[in-house]
Amino acid sequence: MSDLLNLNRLIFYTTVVDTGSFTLAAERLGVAKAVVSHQVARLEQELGVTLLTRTTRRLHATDEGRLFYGRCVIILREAEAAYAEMSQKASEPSGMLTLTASLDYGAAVVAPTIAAYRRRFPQMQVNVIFDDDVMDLAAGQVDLAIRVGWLADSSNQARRLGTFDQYLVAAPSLIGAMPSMSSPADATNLPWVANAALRNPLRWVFSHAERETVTIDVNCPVTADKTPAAYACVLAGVGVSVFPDYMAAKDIEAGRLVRILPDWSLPAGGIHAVFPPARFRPARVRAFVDMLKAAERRRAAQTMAGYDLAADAV
Amino acid sequence: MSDLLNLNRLIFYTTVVDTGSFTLAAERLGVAKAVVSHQVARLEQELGVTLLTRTTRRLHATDEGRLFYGRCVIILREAEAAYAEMSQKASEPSGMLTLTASLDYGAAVVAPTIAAYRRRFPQMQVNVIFDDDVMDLAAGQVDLAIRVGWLADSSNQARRLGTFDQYLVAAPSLIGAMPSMSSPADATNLPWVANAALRNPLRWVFSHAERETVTIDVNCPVTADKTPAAYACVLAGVGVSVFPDYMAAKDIEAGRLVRILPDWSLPAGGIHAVFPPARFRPARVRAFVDMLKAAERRRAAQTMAGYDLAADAV
DNA sequence: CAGACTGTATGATTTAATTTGACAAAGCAC
DNA sequence: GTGCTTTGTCAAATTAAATCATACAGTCTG
Repeated sequence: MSDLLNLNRLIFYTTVVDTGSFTLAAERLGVAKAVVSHQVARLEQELGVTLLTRTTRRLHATDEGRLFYGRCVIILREAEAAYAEMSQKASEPSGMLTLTASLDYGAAVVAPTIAAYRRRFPQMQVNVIFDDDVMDLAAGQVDLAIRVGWLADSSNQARRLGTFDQYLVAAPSLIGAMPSMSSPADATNLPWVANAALRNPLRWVFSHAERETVTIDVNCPVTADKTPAAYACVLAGVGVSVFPDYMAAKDIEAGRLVRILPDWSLPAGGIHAVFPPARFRPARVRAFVDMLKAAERRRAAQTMAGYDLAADAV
Repeated sequence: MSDLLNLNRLIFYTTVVDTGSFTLAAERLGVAKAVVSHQVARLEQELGVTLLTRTTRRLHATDEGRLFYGRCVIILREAEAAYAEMSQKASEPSGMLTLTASLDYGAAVVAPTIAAYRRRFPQMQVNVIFDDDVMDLAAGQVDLAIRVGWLADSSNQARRLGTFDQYLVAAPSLIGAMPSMSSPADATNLPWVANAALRNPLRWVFSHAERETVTIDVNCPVTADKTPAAYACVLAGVGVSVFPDYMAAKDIEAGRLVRILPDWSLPAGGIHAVFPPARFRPARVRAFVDMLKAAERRRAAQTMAGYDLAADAV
């Protein structure tokens, strides 16, 4: 492409024609008038055409100048429209939001947030992929991934939305048939349901008051390949297992599940929004993440309240 | 100005999208790839929008990027067309050529040149004003003025097309009734026809072989207010007077006029093309002036030949 | 004809663009 | 996995450009 194409000069030229004066043009553009004079002169030089005949007192556009002015106006209008459109897209959500989230967290928190997002921005389309697979964010097919647990790939930008605790739970029917528990070691021989979606479903590290730590390796008569499947097994009284609070909270509150060893805690995980590498985040993403973070904060508060003060639960 | 609108960056961005690579874009644009990277980054910053998601290996335009690209292509196409149109106008005549010339020289030389010009450039319109008045070139209403004689206003640009000599002539019928002339002093009492269009029609400075100079003041029984009128009087045998060679040459050759004191010369004048103050001359003007200069050269050669070698005249 | 104003020219100065060379990440061959 | 190449980016240095601050010549107004 030819280097003889400095489009910025068009702005100077059209302003001169618009105002009918180099001095006024300089004022409107906020520069010294010598700049305007110089820029227009350079433009004429680049074009090889005289656009304006100037006396010190009066300006006349030549035939060519008038013709060129007409084209400049069109070009600049287009350019301004393009810029304005981009700026608008930068400031308010538009188009389609594509995100991915794990199945369990997605069902519990993301789905309700999508509903709220759609109420807030009715023009937005949302494409959500509930899948535990890690997608390639860099391919640009996804605006946002919600990842739960422990981040591996640090090349992408991420924002922490919150944390979650893990609970060892069982159905009440099973609890009755179990000996009472006082230490994690007692849990080793319970009928565990292994969640194959986890990296290490057979080893659990319990800690107590942030001082004492006990690691147990469990035996599992039952294995489920996905978290919801394992969850369903536990609900049905098949055995015990560990689940994030966002999954178990409601059922614990409702009495359908009971926490085992409530004084002992399992490792907490992070809830993150992970973004593809990009300099600026689209407004549609920013808005969604903000809403998700708010939902997460609300959920955390509610879980606490519902657990510590179960009697006060509304 | 520092309005957030640097149109040059659009070129970088579209080239990246076109080639699908920063490196290829840099090659095509003939700059270092760091430049392309930087310019696109600045553009994104100015827009507040991510246009491209880049892995080191693969590029993807975002939704916004694709949209913006579409608009850029339109803008740049328009701009290139505008530049191309101007360049074309700079190189080949178009539109209307407006010029002014004095009546006598216009009739003798300019009119034939206009005919040739129109044959050469049939698409051109020509608006010629035969008038001895000096027009305001700076007003931009005239592309070109042909001025004969001695330039006063030096603020305009001018180009010398040629020179003309002045001849003291009379009709043959009058010559017979006149005493023979050997010195300008002898001409003082001839029946002069004053040409009121001249600045000083009563005083003439004759010179001989570029050494001797004789100034005479003449008395004029007849005065004509315009050059063609005076010429008609002389042709009719009313008296003697001084005319430019381009007027008299044909009639001298044809024997309708005779030079008096052919060994003495009168001040020569210049034939000039005068232009309005402009940086670049339109192609239509350049073409016309070139043709006029050629015509003038031809005329000068012919006059010389016709005069020095009258017998050889074709 | 003075006086204010216009567009331009000039040299100093600041800003932006560009180059250069190096680097981390990503894909590919093995 | 380990080398090897390529790609986009970064940072400091260099170069080009834009800009400013003046001064000046021409010209219209009153």
